[in-house]
Amino acid sequence: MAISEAEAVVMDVLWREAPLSAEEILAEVGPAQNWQEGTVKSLLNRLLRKTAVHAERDGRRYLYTPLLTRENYVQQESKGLLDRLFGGRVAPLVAHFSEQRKLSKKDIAELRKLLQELDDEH
Amino acid sequence: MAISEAEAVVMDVLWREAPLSAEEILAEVGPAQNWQEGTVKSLLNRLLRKTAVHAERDGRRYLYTPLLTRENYVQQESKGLLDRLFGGRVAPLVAHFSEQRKLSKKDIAELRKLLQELDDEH
DNA sequence: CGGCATCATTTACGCGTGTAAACATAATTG
DNA sequence: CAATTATGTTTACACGCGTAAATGATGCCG
Repeated sequence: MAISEAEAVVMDVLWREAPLSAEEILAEVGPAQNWQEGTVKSLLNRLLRKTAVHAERDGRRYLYTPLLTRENYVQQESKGLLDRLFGGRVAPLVAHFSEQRKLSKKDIAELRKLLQELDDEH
Repeated sequence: MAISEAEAVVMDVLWREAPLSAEEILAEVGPAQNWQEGTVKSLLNRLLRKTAVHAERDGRRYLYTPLLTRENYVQQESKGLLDRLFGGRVAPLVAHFSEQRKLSKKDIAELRKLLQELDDEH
């Protein structure tokens, strides 16, 4: 089953640093999210059930480690969107943003560089 | 409120052709989706409540027209994903797909052309 | 050892979703 | 006009999600 948005917030913390205890995760995420301890625990348990994280006892508490990688998650999410909206391909998405004038200078520069590099690797 | 995935399937039909009656929408979407009439009716009613479509009486039935445009919807969805996963910018998404070797020849060719055109418009 | 503190696990609850049955209403036809 | 048909509207229900309270278990301290 797919992991939800709130769950992804927890994963984000773990992707930055792991293993972490529930308390440490709360400390990272509580201020921005205004979550209580129980909320984080619930999310962690759902992530456990989905085998997106692994828990390992550390004395009285658990330390959580991601099993699902960020690359994997990003890939799933992005592919889902591309499939639903752009026939599964990247270029049409970029074209869409281009038409909406939503490409920044920086985007354009980076895209140029990227294509250049693709060239270079012969 | 955002429109859901099942609702988007109905919208998709209406974006291709409108106005359409519930029955016509069902005919378009039923085979692929295995939906009953009631399902489509419910989705249409939720879309009405969300003011994503407009209904206009046509004798005994209604004809439905999209109010939300496809461009708008695509924009919202795409921006959502970019914001959540790529710091709101397009280039990092393309970079991600590039790293995962998920850019097709066609994608690359189209991206080239796109950048070329951006150049040309001075 | 028994009670408090510390974690984790379970249960809860309102809300949206996917899916559809039940019900209402209005037109059609015998 | 009454029964049937065609539509639309309301209600339902299980499930995941966001959020958290209630409960359970475990180790520490006096």
